[in-house]
Amino acid sequence: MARNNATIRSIAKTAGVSATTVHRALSDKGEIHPDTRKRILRISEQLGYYPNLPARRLAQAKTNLVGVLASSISRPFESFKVDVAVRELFAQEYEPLVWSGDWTASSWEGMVELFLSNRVVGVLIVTERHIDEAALQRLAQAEVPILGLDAGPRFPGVGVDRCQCLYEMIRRLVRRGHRRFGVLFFSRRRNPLDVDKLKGIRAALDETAGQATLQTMESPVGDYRKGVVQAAEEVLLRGGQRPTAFIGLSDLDAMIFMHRLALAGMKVPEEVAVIGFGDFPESAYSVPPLTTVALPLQQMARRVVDMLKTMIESDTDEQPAHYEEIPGQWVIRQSCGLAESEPSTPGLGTPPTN
Amino acid sequence: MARNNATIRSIAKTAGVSATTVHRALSDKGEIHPDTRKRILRISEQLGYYPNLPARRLAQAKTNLVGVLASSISRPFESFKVDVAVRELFAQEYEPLVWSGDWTASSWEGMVELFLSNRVVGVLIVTERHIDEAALQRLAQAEVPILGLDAGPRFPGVGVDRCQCLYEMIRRLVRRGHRRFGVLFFSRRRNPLDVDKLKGIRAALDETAGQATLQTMESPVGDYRKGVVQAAEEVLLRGGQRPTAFIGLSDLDAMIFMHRLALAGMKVPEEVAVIGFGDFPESAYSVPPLTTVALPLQQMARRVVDMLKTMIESDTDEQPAHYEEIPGQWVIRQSCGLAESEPSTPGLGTPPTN
DNA sequence: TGTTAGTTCGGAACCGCTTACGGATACGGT
DNA sequence: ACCGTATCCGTAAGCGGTTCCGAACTAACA
Repeated sequence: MARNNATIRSIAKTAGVSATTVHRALSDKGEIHPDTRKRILRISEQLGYYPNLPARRLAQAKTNLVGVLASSISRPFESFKVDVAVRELFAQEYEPLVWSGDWTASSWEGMVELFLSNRVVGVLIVTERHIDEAALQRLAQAEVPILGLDAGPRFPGVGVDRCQCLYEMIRRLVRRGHRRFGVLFFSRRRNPLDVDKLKGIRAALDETAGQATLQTMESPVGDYRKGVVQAAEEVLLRGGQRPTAFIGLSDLDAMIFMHRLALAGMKVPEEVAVIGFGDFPESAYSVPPLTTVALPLQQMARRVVDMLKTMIESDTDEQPAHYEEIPGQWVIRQSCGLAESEPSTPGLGTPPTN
Repeated sequence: MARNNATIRSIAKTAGVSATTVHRALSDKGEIHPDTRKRILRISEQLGYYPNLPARRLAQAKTNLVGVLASSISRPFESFKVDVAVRELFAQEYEPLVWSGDWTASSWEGMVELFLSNRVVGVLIVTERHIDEAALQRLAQAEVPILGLDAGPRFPGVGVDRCQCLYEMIRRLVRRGHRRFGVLFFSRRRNPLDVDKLKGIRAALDETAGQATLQTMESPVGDYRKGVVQAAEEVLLRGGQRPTAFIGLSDLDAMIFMHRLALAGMKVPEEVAVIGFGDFPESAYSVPPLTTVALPLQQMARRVVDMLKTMIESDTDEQPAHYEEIPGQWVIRQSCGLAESEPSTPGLGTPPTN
């Protein structure tokens, strides 16, 4: 068990200086002679020194840890948000502490404990799912700033204007001649962000004075994917009264829906137009390629971490940050039957190569 | 900046005992009177005490931190492995420290620094990608145990016997009458795990005494998904000599391939059979549903964390753990043209519901 | 009554790093 | 010679837990 034995004191000893001087050399700030600095750096290199972060965090009042609150790392879209958030935090000299909750009641306390015990200086919420009030309360009374990355208006931070996005697209589809729209609400997933989308849809439909209608379907099935399939079948059975345009609340909805339509031999977009939300990497390669909304996640992450930084650094952090909405961008592909637009660069950060 | 001020000493003061006693009460071990213990616990509850983990880690020789080395959290399959690994680590009282590398050369040092500075007691590799030798060297000489979760024979740990998996399936397809097979190698991704699969394929084909052949395609394209599409097109152009069975090295390969075939109006599995690997959640809902291999990730994670625990706890950790292989299980769905099997429960841990 | 063992608790040092403060030296100006 | 200033560096005291050692007290035994 040799492990890493090099400490600033062991460096100090071999360099013939004090621990303080070593600290000055390593931390770069403070007055120190350039020559001694160089010499100390060389020695610490030779000794394979890595600073003891626990010790540093203890000595300094504040850590550089930021809690990242996700529902599950492996959720199709959320994993991107986690990825982007983590990279941005690293880029800004913060260290992410990601919590991949399993959303059982008992685990909320675990989340609070993890964050507070590690003395995080802030929390970034990257999920739109509901978060336990008591847990939030506990974080708040520890005076930890809480920001949301596309987590809805419930938290300060940044999000995409879903209402506007859907409003625009439904208007275009109405102009194109669509009169019957369909959308699937997954019962367990009725969250504010989806409600925002619904608002946009209804706003566009209201302008038609009742000519265009919306059929909402609810899925009682526990398995999300099965629910989408079931909803698709329900739509198919409606025959002549079936919607001519299906609105997926996420790309995954839309793709599963399209697959079920394909099994039934229905043509997209000729018989049913389909749109999604989120611009997953796969969406450009679905059959047919999916029309969807790209979120500038990179930019959003930078903005929200900036906000977090100012909240952390300002001692008088009593002025809460606001919730900002930025526009999403439609990527028009074949699934919606509209004229295609230029393929925009995806906003999902660095696209994974596998 | 009130933050969390409660320390064991502040608890000790209000309880009228020493810090040592508070520690004994909170850590549960050590001799302490049940009554004082209860009283201290009640007080610490009232004061909203959360232990200062940095301080604890400093005081104790060892931390409970385990580095999780992933290529990117948001990669379709790897995110599951990260998720499963993280949950298992938590379950075993470890605290995961996940590194989502961007695979640029400069970041390797960042990974080593993160892990070593935080004084991790072990590292779990959950990616099959290549890892910088110098970085591994540095971890090794710090005597940090390194284990792989489905990361190939390069590291001790557990993995799935890909060779055997592919061998079995190709044999079945040959018996079914297939003679021309196709597989896509993505140039940048030539890793040991894929080579293992190739071995299994070749072993099965060798038994046909040259009757069955394999066409390997390489994709020069930078974007992974585009590469698959391009390979699919290449296959289609071969006309009569085209493969009758396509082997996807991952489910994503297979699905993108199938989508491209669908665009060209080709029938799966009638004209081309397709198989994948990994059993992504989406794979059951592709068109047609995909035949693939399910990995018992949950079980694998438990095993590998167990191995890690024994390595950490044994002071004489000089006996290295071995690389163990366990069998994967084929989930036969429509895409391969074989008789379907019972849908098995997916091995991907808790499937995400969105 | 003296000895022993067991139970319950406190004192003090320490983990590795940070920081406030002061000392030492050199140099300039008066 | 005196003082002020700037530069470079060391001393010592913490941060909040943990751990070793021993003290005080009780109970049981010879």
